[in-house]
Amino acid sequence: MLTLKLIENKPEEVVARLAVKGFDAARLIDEITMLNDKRKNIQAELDGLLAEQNRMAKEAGVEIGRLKKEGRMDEAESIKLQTAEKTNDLREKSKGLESEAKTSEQKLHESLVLMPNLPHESVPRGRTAEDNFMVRSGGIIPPKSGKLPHWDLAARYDIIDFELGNKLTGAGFPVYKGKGAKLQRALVSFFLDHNIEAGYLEVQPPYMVNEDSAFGTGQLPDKEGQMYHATADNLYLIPTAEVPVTNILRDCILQNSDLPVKLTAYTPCFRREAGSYGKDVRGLNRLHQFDKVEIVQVRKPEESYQALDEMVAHVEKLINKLGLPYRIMRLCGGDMSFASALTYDFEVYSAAQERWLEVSSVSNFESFQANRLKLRYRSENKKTELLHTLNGSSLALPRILAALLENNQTENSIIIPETLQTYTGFSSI
RNA sequence: GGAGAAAUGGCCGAGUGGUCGAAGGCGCGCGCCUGGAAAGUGCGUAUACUCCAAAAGGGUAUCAAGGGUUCGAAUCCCUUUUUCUCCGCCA
Repeated sequence: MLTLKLIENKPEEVVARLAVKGFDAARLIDEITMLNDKRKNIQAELDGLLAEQNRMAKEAGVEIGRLKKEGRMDEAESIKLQTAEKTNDLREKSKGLESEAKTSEQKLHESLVLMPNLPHESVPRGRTAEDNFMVRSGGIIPPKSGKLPHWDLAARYDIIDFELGNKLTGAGFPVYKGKGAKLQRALVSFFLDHNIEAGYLEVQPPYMVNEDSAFGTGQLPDKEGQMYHATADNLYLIPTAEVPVTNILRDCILQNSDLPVKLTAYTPCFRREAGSYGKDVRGLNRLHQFDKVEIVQVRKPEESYQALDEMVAHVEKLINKLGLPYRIMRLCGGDMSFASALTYDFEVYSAAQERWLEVSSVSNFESFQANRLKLRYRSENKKTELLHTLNGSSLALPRILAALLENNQTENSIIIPETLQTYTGFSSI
């Protein structure tokens, strides 16, 4: 959520920057300005009325107290009646205004949450993934010849059972078996350990969150259909660890000494992915439940882009250690998420499918999430200021697993990267 | 799930109808004292919205959340949430 201050003080800049995302903000800004003026007027009038009531009650109170002390009960009663009569009108009026103020505030909020985050100035213009800018690439793309796709390998070595998942739950809920299961566990530990080493604090958050949390990170109201919803208790299965982990900081005012906040968490992620079918979602490419290790940072505004670079370098190191061919893309305006100011996507090359698979997305949200979360810190001049939030996957498992299986296959086995072997306890499948 | 008790500022804790944004303490900040530190001592120390060009200052709201009673609510009533104790169930 953008701050009202920004929208009202620099409307031209907001319009210009959002054009990069292909979003026409002009009308929405007018609406927001109008709604906010209305809200202010109502609030000012209401405050005046309430002030008047408070004043009268205070005056009457002093008088009533004095009379009672002197035992002049009748006179006290009559002042009560008089005041009641005088304030009756005011009370009626302020009740009405109060509900008006509430609706106008709600409307303002509804419009405000429609406004996407401003893209950073380095974000390239563009509409689709075609327009993303490749920052750099690394690793060696193996030859395609004789490579089987991971779903065939999974069946051949009996390490991932998609059919069994269908029986238990449905499509998109595979069962990992034997070395497949161990490999999953190894990857989670490998990622977590490296994150901890880089200064992140490991947390184990709940896998279900309440409405407030889903609102806090912006899953609600717009992405309601993406989440599994347990209606009996009104809880949502998390689509990413970002939701519970970032909400840890909701409604917090941090001190200088609390910063920077660096958290990492492993969680399963649950996504309904309604409406996506076909070959792009085959095998591990798109699942309803998958494992991911997430990193989250909370930084002072002036440090956040440096932190973003650190995070990108960190994720790159992990992929390098696994020996996977990769490329880093700076997303164009049209391909970026609603809340992001700057996003780098990591893609690894999948040899048998001959395509790039997105395995991580590292973003700086600047104060966009913090504003909604009310996440602030006390700056040098003692004022509270919004912090910047960043997050990234380090990493999402299924596509890493797919790439590992496909790229490292030999005729009769799959080679486990050396760095992982201490975690798996075996060197090949 | 049943019965009972409770929820107050960063923390502890007082406050059962009035001048209470809230005593006192701890913590924290700034000073004084000291050669320096501790102790002592003085002052300050919530958030959001809003008025004012800004500062100073003012207004409104907030004592778990939402409603109600009252001239007036942290205090009384109702609903919800959470916590604790006992019982039941249970990995």
